[in-house]
Amino acid sequence: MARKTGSHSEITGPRIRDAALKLFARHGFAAVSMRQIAAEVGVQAGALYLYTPDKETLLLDLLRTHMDDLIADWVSADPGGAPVARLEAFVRFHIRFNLERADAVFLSYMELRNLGPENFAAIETLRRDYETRLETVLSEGAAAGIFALRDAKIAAYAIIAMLTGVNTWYREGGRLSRAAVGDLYWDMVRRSVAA
Amino acid sequence: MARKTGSHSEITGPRIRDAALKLFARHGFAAVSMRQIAAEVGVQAGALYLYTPDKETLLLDLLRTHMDDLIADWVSADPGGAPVARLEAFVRFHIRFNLERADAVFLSYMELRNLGPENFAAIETLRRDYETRLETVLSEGAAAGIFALRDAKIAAYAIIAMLTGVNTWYREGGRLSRAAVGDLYWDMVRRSVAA
DNA sequence: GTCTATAATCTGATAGAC
DNA sequence: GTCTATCAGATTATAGAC
Repeated sequence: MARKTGSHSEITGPRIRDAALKLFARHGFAAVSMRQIAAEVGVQAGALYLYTPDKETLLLDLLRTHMDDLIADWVSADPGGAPVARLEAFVRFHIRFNLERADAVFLSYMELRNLGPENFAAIETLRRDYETRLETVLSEGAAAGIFALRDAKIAAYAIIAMLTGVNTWYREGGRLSRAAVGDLYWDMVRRSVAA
Repeated sequence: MARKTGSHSEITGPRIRDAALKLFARHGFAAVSMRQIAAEVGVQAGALYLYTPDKETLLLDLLRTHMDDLIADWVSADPGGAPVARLEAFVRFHIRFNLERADAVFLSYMELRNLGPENFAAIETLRRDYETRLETVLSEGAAAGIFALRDAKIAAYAIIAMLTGVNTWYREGGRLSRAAVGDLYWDMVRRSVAA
């Protein structure tokens, strides 16, 4: 049966989220109007409210989806087994995942402040979950005498910050391939925690 | 001679910059109105334009002052001499300076996008200057066989990102003192580049 | 499902009184 | 140096036609 003209609910929703992600990352949440998002999608501003109750919820959906994907993808990528192998997998996974979703990563660090307290807390819980997964790998390696750490929690923070920093300078087609970047960072991380 | 009532040019200017820094960091540049800044200072919105030609220039002044101070303070703190001592001094300096100016650090990473192209380029030049100073210490240590590095530029990016990350989790009065944080990070940095 | 029109409010910036 | 008043336009969100 022919679809009613102008009815595109299954594709307009994702297109709104894509446009909002791109514009929020580029200009900042507060600087982007609902009209700009609508124009990017090709609908009128009023139509957006069929897909989100308000602007903040649109941001929350983007952030929650990103954090859920991050954790789910790491759970899939985690090889388990020896702590050294798991740590190397984490380093390469984190760099790759964050480069592939640079806009969402930027939003997750910069626009949390535009969430209400309870939404903020929900995203923070997901971030803590991810950090704790790395911390656990480090702690297990330290307990096995493979890593020498003075503080597994701080080491996890330090490693994640270092890896996420790749997003601030890496440019596709530049001097280094993604694989070369992974090699360089794994070398530094490995030595920083090696026993 | 008695000052004319309501005339406070030497103190209102700094108070405007203080208020703008705090509000921009808390809510984002675009989300803060000139009226909010004025209210925080205790003047009317129109009075702000005696101190800044427009909102973007107010942001630019905050960012440029921050970067100028960062570089000048590191030049003062740099002990010179042995690369290991200089690197340790850099680690402790960067953590201390950034914790003392958390709002300005956050602004410098998040609100560059609200600057016009030429102002953006001016701030980026200052940031590159700071990064290059660390890179030079690393390169000299590598040339002397004291550090083992595969890429001094990437190592500088990695170290700066790791150290700046302290701002995202450190809370005054928490489990660790600032000195203890400096010790932990210096231990990790030292091992990540040691020959 | 999308559109147009609208409500109520806020925006950056300026002019002119004091 | 600060205030009040104001301009011209943008803002989020909703109501109701189609």
